[in-house]
Order: sequence, then structure tokens, then C-alpha cells
Amino acid sequence: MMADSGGGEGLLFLTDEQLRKGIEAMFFAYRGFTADPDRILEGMDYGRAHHRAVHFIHRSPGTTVNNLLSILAVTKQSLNRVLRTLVDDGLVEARVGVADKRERHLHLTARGAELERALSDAQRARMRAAYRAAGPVAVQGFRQVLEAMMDPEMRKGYHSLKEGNP
Amino acid sequence: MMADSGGGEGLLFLTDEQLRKGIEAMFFAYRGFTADPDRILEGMDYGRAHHRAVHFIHRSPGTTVNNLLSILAVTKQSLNRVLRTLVDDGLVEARVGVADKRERHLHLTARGAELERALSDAQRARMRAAYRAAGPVAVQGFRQVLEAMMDPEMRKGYHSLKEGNP
DNA sequence: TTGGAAAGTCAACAAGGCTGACATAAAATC
DNA sequence: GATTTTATGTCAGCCTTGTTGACTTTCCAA
Repeated sequence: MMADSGGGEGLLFLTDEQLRKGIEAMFFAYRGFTADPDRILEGMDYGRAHHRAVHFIHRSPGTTVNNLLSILAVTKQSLNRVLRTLVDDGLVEARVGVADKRERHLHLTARGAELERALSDAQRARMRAAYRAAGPVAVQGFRQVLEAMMDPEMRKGYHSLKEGNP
Repeated sequence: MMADSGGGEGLLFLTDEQLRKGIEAMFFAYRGFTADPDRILEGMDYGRAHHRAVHFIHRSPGTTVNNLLSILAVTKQSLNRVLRTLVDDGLVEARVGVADKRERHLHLTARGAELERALSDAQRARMRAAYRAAGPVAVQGFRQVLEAMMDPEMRKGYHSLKEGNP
């Protein structure tokens, strides 16, 4: 096999050609990554932005709008438009904060949780197949490279996204 | 720390929790992946769509419009809008085909190549830093997982994008 | 208690996807 | 030679999702 995991000599994996392949792999893989949820969303009135909101509300129930803003790194209005439709459609509940009444704490309703599950089941299925095909060692490398590719702030937030409390 | 990178038994790397982390890693890493070129493009009249076109024209000089359409998986109107501005601005040259005069073979001009280089230098720098930080073994795993995540057609096309001939 | 900051909402605009219809030229086929 | 198919371009119009700017409501601190 011979991975040349060694010291400084090899470095063939850092050639421009190798990097270009990595760049294109990211491009094509990301398309696959979003393809299944996108298929589910199309036909409903929702899009990828709704998926992201629902995902992170599921992940951090009770999170505030501001918190979500910093995770998603979009403007308030972009997020607000999405949240409004989700709240109007009864997928998300926005509870006025107890300590601070300016805040809205976000929770999925039963129907919201149902959509979340459909979307993440689809996305996880593809991820699981890819993980299984590549094996645990490859997965570890995958995670290492991705983490190194993030902006530093995100690398921090990524491990422990701030939780909101209701 | 404790990665359980072990043999086939564990399968701990296939838990929903691990998959969710992988999903979020893709999300945050992709944002980093596009951040630097996006910064360069903002202020010019161009966006990510222009970057993609310029990238693949650089990668496969002389490629046809149709070829590019299948790589980028967008509609011809979307691509055309982008190509028109690039041609008008003198970054891309569209040469009428010799064998088949219906085809347009796409090439970067000197200025187009200059923009391509600026964009890909920035993107490669981040990729290189990530690769270097993670090491060659991790990079191999990264590529394996990404490839397994692509749609099958793309997995084929990814290794040998059709070349165009002038 | 009042003035500033923070959280959220609304209005209007831009980029870049999309569909559908149609035009032209060239190639391929009958 | 006439017809059909292919490759490309273009117009009009729509949708999602990003943007900025202005505006409440609420909180907090001087």
C-alpha cells in the first residue's frame, strides 16, 4: 500500500495537480451531498436554506435567532424569511425568551421534526454508504482534512455549537 | 481523543451521531472552501458561477459549451448568461469549431488565465494548508470518502473530464 | 429616566438558479 | 434535396436566497 505517511520528503500529495483534484472532488461531492435532501425539498415550498435552519434547530433546540445567524453566517433577513415560512407552516415554534423577552427560542414542532428526519435520513444514507465504502481509516482522514479546511472560528464552534436554553 | 480507527467490527464510525458530525463538517468546510475565491470575486462583477466556468475551461481548454453544461449541471441559460459576460469582458474566447461549426470551443484569454490563477491560487492555498495539516494518509481518506459521496455519473466524469479539441 | 445597543421584523433589490418558447446554423438522415 | 436533429444563443419571466437599510421592541447602563 505504502502511503508515504512519512516525514517531509514525499510531499507529492501537495502538488498543484493533487490539489486541483481535491478541489474538484469537493465540488462534485458537495453536489452529491445535497442532492437527496434537495430532491425531497423540491415540490414542497422549501429549499436548502430551510433544510439548514431545520437541521440546526433540531441539533440545538431552544437556540436563538442570533445564535442561528452566527452558525449559518447569513444576514438576518435571509434567515428571517426562512424562519417565517417555517413558523407560519407550523414546523417551527418561536418562543419568546423568559429572561430576555427580545429573544426568540426556536424549537421544532412534531411536523418540523418529521421533516427534519426525512431530510437527514436521506442525507445520512448517502453519508453512511460513503463511509462504509471508504472505511473507518479513510473517514478519520476525511474529517481531519475537512476540519483543517474550515475557517478557524467555525472550527471552534463546530465542536460545541452554543446551545440555547428555553 | 480516541478514534477507534480499528478493524471491521466496531462500526462506531457509522452511528447517526458520527454521520451528523460528518454532515456538519461538510457544510462548514465547504464554506471555507469557497470563501477565498468569493472574496476575490466580490467587487468584480463576477460570482461563484463565473469561477466554476473559468476553472473548467482552464482545466479542459477547447471544451464545448455542451460539455461544460454536463459538467456543471446547470441549464444552458444559466451558463450562457455567465459565458456571455466572460466573452464580452475578454476573459474567454469562444472559437467556432472546425470539424463541426455548430460547436463553440472555449479558451481562456491571457486575462482570463490571470483571473483563473488568482482564484485557484487562493483556493489551493487553503487546500494545501489543510492537506499539510492533516497529512498524506488523511488526504487519501478524504479523497476516498468524497469520491464515494459523488453521484455515480460524476464519479466517472471526475477522473477524465472529456477534453475538447480545437 | 433616558439614550444606546441588541434582537427581531419588514421592504426592496441582486445574483443565479429555473422553465418555456423561439431562432439559427450546421449536421445527419431519409 | 427535403426533413429532422443537434448545438448554441436569446428573450421573457419566475423562484430561492443572498444583500442593505430602516424600523420596532426590549433591555441595560450612565
